[in-house]
Amino acid sequence: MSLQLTAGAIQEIMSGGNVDKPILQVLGQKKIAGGNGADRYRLLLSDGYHSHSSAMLATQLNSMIDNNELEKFTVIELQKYICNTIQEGRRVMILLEMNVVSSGGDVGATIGNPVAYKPGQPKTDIPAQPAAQPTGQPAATNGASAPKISKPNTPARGGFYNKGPAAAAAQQSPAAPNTPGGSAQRIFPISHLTPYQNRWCIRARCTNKSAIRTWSNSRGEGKLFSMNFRDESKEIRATAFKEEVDKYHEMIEVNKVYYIQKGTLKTANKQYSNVDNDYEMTFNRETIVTLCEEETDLPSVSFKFIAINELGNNPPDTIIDVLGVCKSASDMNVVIGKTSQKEIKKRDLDLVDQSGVSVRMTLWGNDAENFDGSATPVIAVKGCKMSDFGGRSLSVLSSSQMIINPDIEEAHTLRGWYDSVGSSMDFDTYKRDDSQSSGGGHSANWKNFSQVVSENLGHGDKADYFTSKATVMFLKRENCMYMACPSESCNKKLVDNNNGTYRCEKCSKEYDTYKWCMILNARLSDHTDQQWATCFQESAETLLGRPASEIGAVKDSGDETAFDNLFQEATFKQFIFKLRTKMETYNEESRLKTVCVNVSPVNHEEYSKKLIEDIQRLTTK
DNA sequence: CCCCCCCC
Repeated sequence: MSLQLTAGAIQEIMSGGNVDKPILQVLGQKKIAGGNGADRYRLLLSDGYHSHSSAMLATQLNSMIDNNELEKFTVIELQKYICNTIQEGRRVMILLEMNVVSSGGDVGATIGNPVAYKPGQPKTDIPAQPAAQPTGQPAATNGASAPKISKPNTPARGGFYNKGPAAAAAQQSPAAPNTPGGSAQRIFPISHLTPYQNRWCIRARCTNKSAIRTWSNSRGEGKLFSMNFRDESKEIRATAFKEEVDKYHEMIEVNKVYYIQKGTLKTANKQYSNVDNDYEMTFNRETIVTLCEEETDLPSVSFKFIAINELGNNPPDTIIDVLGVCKSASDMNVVIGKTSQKEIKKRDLDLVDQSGVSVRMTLWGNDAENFDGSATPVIAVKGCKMSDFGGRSLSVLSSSQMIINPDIEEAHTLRGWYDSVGSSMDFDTYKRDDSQSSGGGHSANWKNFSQVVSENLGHGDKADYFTSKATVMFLKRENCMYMACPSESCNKKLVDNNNGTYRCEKCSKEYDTYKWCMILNARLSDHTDQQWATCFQESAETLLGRPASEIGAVKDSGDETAFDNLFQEATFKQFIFKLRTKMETYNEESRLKTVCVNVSPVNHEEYSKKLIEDIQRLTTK
């Protein structure tokens, strides 16, 4: 039998291209002192035309060295590899999976006349290499069998490698003309991923994987699951839909490390996760995920625990991490969903920590069914939803990761505290926040302007009302006044007949007088953010400190300086604003519209009382 | 392309 090396493969790979399953010859190996006890091997490879010494054997293939499978002259078929660019554009191949085509002893000689490949050298046209004749036992052993005979003696890793980077990318390269060469890319830190380029390969640990969930809405239906991946630089959330669910849900396991290429990146919606990344990834049909079996120092699951007494200082309807002892758990019970009318299993846990506060956390479905709280376990939840029901309460989502008795330092500390002290303590509980929800619609619902944004006020079905203390920064005086119908309750804008009379379309009447009305846009500011608000008549009059008629009279006088001064004098004053905010859509364009419902001067005594209450609430919880 | 996570 004859052995044909993939001539030109080394040049192609080293210049950033991709070659699917090249046949190469091992011409040498060198052991490199490994950092953490793991030996690393560097192979001298040849394609018969070029040789290349910067090929690192993935450590999971070290057994091939130990078993003398990669002796000099061995011919291999390289199934999976990646190509990392290190400084000054130098590329290093990492050999992830290979088959021995013919053993070194069987081949017994260098095939072709390989010369050392020099990076950056101009590409040469490489003639097909003449086949070499193995010098070992000729037909007897090799002749009858297919070239890919010898299976490396490595741990089973079957399904994970069914479509590694090289193979998959090779199939794609014709369809991806903008990414010539496909997969031979260096490892990117997750922090460098952006939607603006697609040629990257990350190596990251899966730190969370959700269950499969189905959806059905007006835009269609399907199934999906989401994952988190983490490397030294950052974490990123990734979602797989439909076919990619079938492809990856079983394959991807929490805590394992993967090479990932060619995901779609888009801006993350922070509302739905607490992963610290502006982007998130969607797996598409070109995405390539390959298990990395090498030892890595990649960080594993990390939490940003919020102490239970601090939950109240964080905005509701956000995703957070929490750690607590399950002091008690209800039996599982079944409720009927309001909209779905389906039975839903739920179980409420009482979670406590060293802060001396307890909070209710609800488990749903299988989580509720399978939970056993009899041993008062420590529970860590990454990505649970916090709402303001009952002050604060938590809900474990299907995308949350709940770990019972996690092996992390905080959990051990908490366990020790609970067993010695906590188990006999009384805990404070969150209570319905009266400033937000009691009373007949005159409740304050104090928010600062950054909370208006972070809590997504105005994005729900109903308008949100909130109260803020703020300073008037700017009043837009252009078009802030209009001539309105003089009748008592009608504020309709009049049509000027230009003959000294005015018509009200609403009252179907002509008038020879009008009254001035105001719609005044104001830019407000507090210590956290700015907020535009529309102020109608009474609010505008309060801000400007005079009746609209008086302002209109100045306008009528034609004294523009005097008119400007009225607005100038009104800026930089503080008021208590009651505001209403709602997303409104005109011509398919949505924008948040915030209207001033009421303005009042700051009553400093009352406002101080509120501040004192805030402080007390913060310090006693 | 989801982003619902239900109940009190």
